[in-house]
Amino acid sequence: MSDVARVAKVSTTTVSHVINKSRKVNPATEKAVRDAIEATGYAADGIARSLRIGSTHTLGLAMTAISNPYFGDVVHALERTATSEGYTLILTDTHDTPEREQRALRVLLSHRVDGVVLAPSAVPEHAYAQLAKRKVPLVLIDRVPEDAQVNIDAVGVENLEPVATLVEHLVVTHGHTRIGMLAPKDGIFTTKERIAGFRLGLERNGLDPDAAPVEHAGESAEQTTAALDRMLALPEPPTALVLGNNLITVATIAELRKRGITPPRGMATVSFDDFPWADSFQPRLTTMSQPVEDLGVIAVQLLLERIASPDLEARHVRLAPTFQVRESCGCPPERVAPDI
Amino acid sequence: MSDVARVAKVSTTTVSHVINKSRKVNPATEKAVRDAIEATGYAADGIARSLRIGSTHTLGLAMTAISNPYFGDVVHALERTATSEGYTLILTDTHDTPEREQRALRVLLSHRVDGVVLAPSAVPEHAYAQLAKRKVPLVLIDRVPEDAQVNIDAVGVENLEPVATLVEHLVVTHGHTRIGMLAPKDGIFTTKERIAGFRLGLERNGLDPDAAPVEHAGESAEQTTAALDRMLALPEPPTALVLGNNLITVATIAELRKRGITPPRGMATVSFDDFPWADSFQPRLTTMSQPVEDLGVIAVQLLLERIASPDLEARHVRLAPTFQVRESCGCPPERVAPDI
DNA sequence: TTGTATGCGTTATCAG
DNA sequence: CTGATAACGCATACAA
Repeated sequence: MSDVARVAKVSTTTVSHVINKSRKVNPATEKAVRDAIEATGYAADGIARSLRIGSTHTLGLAMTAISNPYFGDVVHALERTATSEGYTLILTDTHDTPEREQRALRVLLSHRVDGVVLAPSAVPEHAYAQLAKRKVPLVLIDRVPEDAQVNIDAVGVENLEPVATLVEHLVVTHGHTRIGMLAPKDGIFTTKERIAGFRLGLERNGLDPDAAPVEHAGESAEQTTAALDRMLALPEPPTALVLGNNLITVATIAELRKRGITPPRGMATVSFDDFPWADSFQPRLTTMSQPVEDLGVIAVQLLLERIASPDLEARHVRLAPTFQVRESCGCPPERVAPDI
Repeated sequence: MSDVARVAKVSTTTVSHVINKSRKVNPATEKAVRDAIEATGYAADGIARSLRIGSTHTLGLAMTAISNPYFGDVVHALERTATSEGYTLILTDTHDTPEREQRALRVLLSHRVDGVVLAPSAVPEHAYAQLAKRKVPLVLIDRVPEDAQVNIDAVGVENLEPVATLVEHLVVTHGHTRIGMLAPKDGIFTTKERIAGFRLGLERNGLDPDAAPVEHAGESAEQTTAALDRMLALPEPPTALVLGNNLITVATIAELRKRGITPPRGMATVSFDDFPWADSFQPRLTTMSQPVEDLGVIAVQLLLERIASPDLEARHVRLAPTFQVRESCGCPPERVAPDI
C-alpha cells in the first residue's frame, strides 16, 4: 500500500479511503490512486485489515464430514450463502468427538472467525463455553439442543414424527410386526430423537417398543455390518429395518446383497436421508429426505443475523423432511410421485 | 496477552516465549505464565501473529463442488491432510468459470493463504498469473496442465488410456460398434483427455472416431437429458454409452429409466468415476474408479513441499484409476471381483 | 533469565 | 479535500 501511495504521490490514508470509499476524494487523485494500484498490482492485505478493524469477515465451520456424507451438500449450501454475503468459510472437522471438537474450535477462534456453524458432538458443553467466553456468535446445525435449555440459535430437521411415520408405513401399509432399527452414533442428539421416533411409531401402532431391537451402527461400514449381523442372528429376526442415516443405508444394502437379499424381498427397509440417485437405482429406497440445502442456507442466515444483532433471542428452526415412498419398503412397482 | 502478562507479573515477551517455547524461561515463571493463561482464558490471536510472522498456516482451496460431486471426498482428504500438518483450509468455489475463479483467488489472496489448491477452469492463465505475481505456491488438482508447458505442480488421474480401456471393453467383450459419449463440460482439460481417450479406443478397435457421436452433457441434469435426447434421436442411435463423469452417469441412468431402459438391457454404459454404492445397487455400474483420497492427500503434500522449497522443479503426478467391471456394460450377472 | 522497543499493513482520529 | 500519527496483538533484535 505504501508503494501505491508513493506512485500516486498521496498518503496511504488517501489510498485507504479510495479503496474503501470511506470519504470524498478528488476525482483526479482518485484516478491517480487507481492507476497506481493497477501499476503496482496491489492487493489489499486482509490480515492487517482484520487486525485493525477487529473483524475477519470469515465464518468457521465445524462438523464431521466423515460420519455423514450428506453433510457434503450442506457444506456447499453454506459456502454458497456465505460467499454471496461476502463471507469466507473456514473448514474444520470435529470427528464427532468432544476432544476434536474443542480443537477445531480453538483453530477457528485463533483465526478470529466472526461466527461459527457447529454440528455439536455428544458432549458439546465445553465447546459452547469456549465460544461464549470469547463472545463468538454460534449457530448449531443438524443437531438442535435439548429444548430451549441453552440459549443458542439452531437449525435442524424434525426427527421424531418423521421416523414414526416411517415405522407406521411399515406396519400399516405393509403389515410388518417385527421391525428393527440400525441407529447412528450413540449419544448424538439426532440419534436419540430418531430412536424415540422409532419407539413412538411402534407404540402408536400397537407394537412393543421394548421388544424391538435397536443397534447402534455407528459410522463405519464395518460397524453397520456387525450390527446387522447381530440383528439377523436374533431368534426372531426382524422383517423390516429402519435405517438411521445415509451411510448406514448404503452399508446395509451392500451387506444384504451379499446375503442374496434385495429389499423389499427378504427384508423391507426405510431410511432417514435421501440420495439424489435413489429414484433411478434398485432397490429404489423409501426415505425421509432432508432439506439439506435449506439447512445450510438458514444456518448462515441465522448466524449473520446474530452477528448483526447479538441480543436477539435464540431461535430454533426445525425443518420438515419429506417422505419419499418408493419400493424398498415393499411398495408395488408403480411409482408413487415424490412430494416435490 | 497483556492481560496474561499483568496477571503473571512478567512482560508480554516472556508470555510469547512461553507459548512458542522460543527460548528458555525459568520453570517458576513459566508456571506463573501458564496459570495466568488458564486464569484469563487467553487464546492466541492468529491474525496478529500472522501479520507479524508473514505466514497464516492456512491453505486455500478453489474448486467447484457443484459440477463434480466426487470433489466432496477430495475435500475431506484435503482437510484431513492439511489438519494433520497443522494447516487450516479455506474454501472457495470457482464454479468452473474464469471469472469466479479469479474472484475466488482474490479472496484467498486477501486471506494471505500460504498456498493454493486449484482445480483450474477452462481458461486459467490469468489465475496462474495472479498467484505467480504474489509468489503464492500453487498446486493444480484433478486437471493437470497441458504437458510441462507451465511450471506448476499438479496431481490428477490418467484419462486417455483408461477411457480407451472402457471403449475397448465395450467393443471387444460385448461386440458394440455404435458407441456414443456423453462428455463433461467443454474446454476443461479432463474433458479433452477423456474425449481423446474415447476416440483412441474406437480407433484401436477398428471403429471410426469421426462417426461416433460425442455430446457435451455439461454439469446440470437438464443438459445431460438434452444431450441424451439428441443422441437417441440419431438415425442410428448408439447401443452403448461412455459416461464422462459422476453427475452425467446419475442423470443418464435416471433418464434411461424414464424410457424404460435399464442397462445393460436396451443400452450398455460404462462410466468415469465410481460410487461407493455402485456395487450394491442396480444397474451395477461398470466404472473407472478414481483414487479420490490419494488425490487430496498428494495435493497437500505437493503443496507443503513447495512451500518448504519454492525452487523445486514442478512435478506432475498422474494417478491410475482402477477398472471396476460390473454389469451395466453387459457383463454376465456373475460378479467380477473389484480390484481392491 | 528477563524486559524494552520496534514494526508487520491497515484504518480511525484528529489536524490542516 | 488531504495527511500525519497512533493503535490493533503479536514476535523478535537488542539490551540488561
